[in-house]
Amino acid sequence: MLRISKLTDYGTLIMTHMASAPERMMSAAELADALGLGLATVSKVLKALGRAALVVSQRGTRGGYRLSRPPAQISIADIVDALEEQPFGLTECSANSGVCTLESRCRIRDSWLRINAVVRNALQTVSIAEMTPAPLATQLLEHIPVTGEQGVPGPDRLARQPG
Amino acid sequence: MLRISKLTDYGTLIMTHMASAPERMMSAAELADALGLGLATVSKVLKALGRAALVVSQRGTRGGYRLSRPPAQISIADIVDALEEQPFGLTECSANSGVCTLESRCRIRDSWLRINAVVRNALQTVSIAEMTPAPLATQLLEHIPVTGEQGVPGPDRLARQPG
DNA sequence: CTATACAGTACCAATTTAGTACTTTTTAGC
DNA sequence: GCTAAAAAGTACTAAATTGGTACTGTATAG
Repeated sequence: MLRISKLTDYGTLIMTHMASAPERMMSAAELADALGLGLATVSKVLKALGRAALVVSQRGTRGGYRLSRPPAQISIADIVDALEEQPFGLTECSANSGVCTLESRCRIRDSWLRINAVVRNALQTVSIAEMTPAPLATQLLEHIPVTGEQGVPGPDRLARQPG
Repeated sequence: MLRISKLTDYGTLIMTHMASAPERMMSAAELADALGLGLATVSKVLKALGRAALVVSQRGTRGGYRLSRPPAQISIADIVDALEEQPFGLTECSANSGVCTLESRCRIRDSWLRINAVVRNALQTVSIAEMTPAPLATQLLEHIPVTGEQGVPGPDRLARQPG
């Protein structure tokens, strides 16, 4: 599908949300509530983010999670690496050498490696600081100028049952 | 997984193989044999490539498939578009507006649109001509045995974009 | 007329992904 | 210490997607 998985998508949501208050410690339950996601799902994502050292955890009462470093130093590539299958690669052959039985006959592997590098670089240049929710004024301004913008959602857009 | 599907991968294999002799018409069976893939699978991929007008088909005896235009004018993005789910997008929200119920609250969609554009651009700048396997000598040698072949390939098929 | 080869459809098996439940461990605060 | 909060860990099920194949129909060259 050339899609990131939903869990990775949740990861970016969670991380950008945390980036809006980088010093604060937030519990999984708080994040789940704020983002409209299931607690178990959020926990799963946070655990993986913790393993990748993108967040630090604090157990026990008043515990939770906190970003391990400034939002500007955390890229989308970091989140993808934490939550998607490793190693990075758009094709099996470009990710893992030796798996593909065509390998010896296949001469396009180098090109895939090149493409991967470009894609990865794209993900690496965007930090969650850049993605973090803008201040209110900016948000409003961003919305106004789009004339003829279609699909301004109706009242049902807020309806959400997590899970 | 941030992977292209296997069928898309096969698509690039098939297209680059066909690009090595752009004028020739090749049957699905011939391609399957050359690439070590199942005939039914190759047929499925070729059908999709045909729907996207990347190859043209000829039915009946001595029929087969042929590239619809010079290899230098067919990009990886074209193949991805033909074989992956449409529209292009790394996340559901960035591909289809109105699907995500978080949309109104989600402020990171713009960033994803930006990332998508960069990734797509990366795929668009690589043509199958650039990925095509063999050096000139090999290509010519592969051509000689086929007697009565119509259409002498011009030098333009070797055109490479500066990487 | 017949063999070849694409076109289309439908289907099944395998894999992957998403989500949930439950148990254990840690820790702050009383 | 006791208790409650919250992460860590494990296991499992259900759903969706993907990959591959079979079968029938249609066009065409010789």
